[in-house]
Amino acid sequence: MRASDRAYSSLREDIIEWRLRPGAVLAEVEQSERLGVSRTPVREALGRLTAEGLTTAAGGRGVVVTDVSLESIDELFELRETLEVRAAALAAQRGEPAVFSELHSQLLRAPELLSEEDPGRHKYYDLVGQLDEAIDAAISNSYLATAMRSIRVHLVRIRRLAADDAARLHAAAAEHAAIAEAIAGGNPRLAEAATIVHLHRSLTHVKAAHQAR
Amino acid sequence: MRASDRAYSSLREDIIEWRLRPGAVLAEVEQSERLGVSRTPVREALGRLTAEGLTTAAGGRGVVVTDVSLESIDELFELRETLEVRAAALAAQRGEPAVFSELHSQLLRAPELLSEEDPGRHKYYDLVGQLDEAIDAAISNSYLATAMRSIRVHLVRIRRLAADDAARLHAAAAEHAAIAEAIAGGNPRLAEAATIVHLHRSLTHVKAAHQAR
DNA sequence: AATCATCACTATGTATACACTCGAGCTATG
DNA sequence: CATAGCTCGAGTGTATACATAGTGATGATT
Repeated sequence: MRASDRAYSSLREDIIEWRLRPGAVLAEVEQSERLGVSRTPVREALGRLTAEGLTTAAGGRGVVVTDVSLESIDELFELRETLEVRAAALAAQRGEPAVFSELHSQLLRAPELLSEEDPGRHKYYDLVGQLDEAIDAAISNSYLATAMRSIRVHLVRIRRLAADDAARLHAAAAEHAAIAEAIAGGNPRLAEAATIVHLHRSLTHVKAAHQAR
Repeated sequence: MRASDRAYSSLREDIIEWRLRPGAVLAEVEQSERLGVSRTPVREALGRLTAEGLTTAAGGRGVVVTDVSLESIDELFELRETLEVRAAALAAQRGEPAVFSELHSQLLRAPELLSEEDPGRHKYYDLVGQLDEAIDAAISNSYLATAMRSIRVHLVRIRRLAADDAARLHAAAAEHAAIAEAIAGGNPRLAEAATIVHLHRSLTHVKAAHQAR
């Protein structure tokens, strides 16, 4: 693995996990010493992060971790809804029903995954990730997939902030199941509606958690 | 201006203007000699281009200019429609009517711009660009704006390929005028419809031109 | 004759040294 | 006392030298 990839992954993790808080200044020399690589790969990593919007160049003062404001959350979800509503509709038209049927039944059993001892809820989030991947694959549009991937990074960071409680995760699993069911049924309009409902509730939850801080 | 910015702009121009054809290999040393800078800024420029999708890393063999296939055009327009239809609706809800009213009347006079001696149609494309910027500003959503900017680069490259004829440009101006009018009138549904019509015709025209090659 | 292994070359990946720009803080002057 | 200019410094921007990996060709072997 290339040093620049390791530097990128490491910094990305640190930002997503809130170990590097918004406003934190990432100086090239400082980070290169911390990560044990030279400035060159660190520089490339910072460039990638800035392109993704996780950091912004602060002219001559290094790059700083971007802020997560209420407005930015609203804006992010506006784009997210635009893309995912369309994605759900396209998946309903083009996807393999069997794939989404299987995901649907798995999502209905999601409460089992959440009851287990698993602080990170890894199995649950893996399952949700599988739904995302299945939708990406069903659409088979690299531009659309790239656009959705680029917002998922920000969503993970916000999710960490929201500290999802069990009740919300149970409800979210049911909403995901409804989306999978609509896609499996080949019903674009229903898939759109289920996605709109899910995103609306998700946004409400996230904003409430954000304001609580 | 930084050397890496110049290298980036120069390479981007070369790709968009089809001086660098799809499949062309961009070796770092070769380009650094051609552009008169060292490998470092060239490397950064190539990284940015690859992130945008204008080039792809071809492991060990340098980066190559991405191909423009019929399928990729379809995919690009699918994302474009998703974003711009939503953008038009939001602009109709949030925009200043006066701004779009002015653009509407200017677009109706577009044929004057096209009749002049101007092989590049710069004044015409400037006007269309102003409409794009006005929509971006009206929406005031940086994520959405970024997503739309990222596809415009590819559109310009495709446009060069299409070799727009006067007839198509006259029709396109009228379609743009219709979009501006709908936004000025604060009618989201109409703005969506006008955008769908415009993008459908634009895609048909581009694909015909692409197949002619 | 075909296929596999090896070798050399080429191009990228990384480290480091140097140049330059932008800011902050201090000093001198009105 | 306030403000403008200067100096110093930290940090990025660029160049170059070195390490490394991947690829293509060439030769030998089956």
